Amino acid sequence: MNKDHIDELLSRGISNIYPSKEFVQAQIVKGKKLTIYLGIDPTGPTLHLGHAIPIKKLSEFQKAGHKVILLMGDFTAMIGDPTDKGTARKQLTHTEVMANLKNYKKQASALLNFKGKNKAEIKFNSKWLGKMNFEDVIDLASKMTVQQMLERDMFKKRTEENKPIFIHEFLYPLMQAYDSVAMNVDGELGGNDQIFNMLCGRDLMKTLKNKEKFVISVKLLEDNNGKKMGKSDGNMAKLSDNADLMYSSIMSWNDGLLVSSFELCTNIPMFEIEIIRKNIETTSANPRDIKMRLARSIVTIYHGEKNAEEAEKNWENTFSKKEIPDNIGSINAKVEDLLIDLFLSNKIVASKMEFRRLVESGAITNLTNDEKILSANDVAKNGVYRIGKKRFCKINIK
RNA sequence: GCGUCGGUACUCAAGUGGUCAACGAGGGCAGACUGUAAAUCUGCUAGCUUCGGCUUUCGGAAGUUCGAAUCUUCCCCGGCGCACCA
Repeated sequence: MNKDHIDELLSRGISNIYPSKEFVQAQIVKGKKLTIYLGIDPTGPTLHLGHAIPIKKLSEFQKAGHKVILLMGDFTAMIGDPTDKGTARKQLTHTEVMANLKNYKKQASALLNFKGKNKAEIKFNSKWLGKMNFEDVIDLASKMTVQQMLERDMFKKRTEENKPIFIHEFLYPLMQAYDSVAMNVDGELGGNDQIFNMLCGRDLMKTLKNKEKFVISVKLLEDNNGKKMGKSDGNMAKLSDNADLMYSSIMSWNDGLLVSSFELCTNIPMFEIEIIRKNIETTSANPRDIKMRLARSIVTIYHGEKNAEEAEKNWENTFSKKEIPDNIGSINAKVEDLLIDLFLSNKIVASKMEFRRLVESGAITNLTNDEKILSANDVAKNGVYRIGKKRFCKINIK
């Protein structure tokens, strides 16, 4: 592994390395095979591109020959990470958690290699956390002070706002810290929102095993103003999305995210990204075209070159040229069926009220005969309907 | 345990007997403008409706009242203060 390669591994998309970049670098240079893990709490059924960023970094370590572990936080997810949470998170049952992580491996396999030599290993932290008795917990709890916990921003904030902080929330970082000890890893990888939790693990490793666990935090997607892109922004593409959907989600990202998403989500070399950045800043090049390249390279990672190319074509046809997309869902209907009923039963709208509102705002059009739907009681006709900008459906009358 | 303040829609948050399906902000949806961006402007954002209304919703249950998110009682949950600290 040459020096530039190592440098890219330890700098691209990285926000911080503890104790230092040099510390990790020295071990790699010595040729040591490192064991590194990334933990994910299965709090929802799908992984999205935000999760993919640290997973991608983990895969880079795998490709460089290091041993990587994807840790499923099936135990910790039941407690709930208080990071970024204004209130205590609802606790999940183990059944819910297991259902959530069912597809994680499949979704992550576009990035990580789960087969062959040096395959990525999946572990579950319930295996050790679930076995601890109260004495073990007390022992663990004695390693950290209440003040250290209260230093955390969101606990401070909650204290100021007179909102509850439950004791079990204090235990969360300790549990995550214990993961490191149980797996005896050399290092941990995670988003930069996880730094506190990861550093707890570093401290615990030092205390219990006298081992310098390193911590690598990766940057999160954020725009020029430093605003983080989260699930709440709605267009965070899921890894389970098909190529078309993923492509169009990425196209609706804010321009401000462009440079950082090239760095974090694609394999395009850094020197090229630097050129792209200069292009954006200095020329009048249409950022749309740059964004198309972004979308294309990301979709290629998850769906392959061919599907990405097709998704790009579909996107151009549908949104740039305003043509009717050719791969839209169709609904079979009878002659007298009302549009409102068909849309409701096919879950295109959530309620009849939503349909009425859409009609009132002129959002529903029959593209085949170019007629806007003006009444909520219109009978369905053969043809393709567009609902708003993104929703399409085809109706076949039998 | 005592006192006191609080629990409101997806989130935050106003409302302290009728004008409340509930101000405002964020998010979301839609329209205009565009590059399906962003920003901006506008409308919508519980459900059903023959468009007259009707039904469900302000922690839970019961009650007072012609009428309750708003008042009373009990219960559940939380913040703060005091007490307790074997």
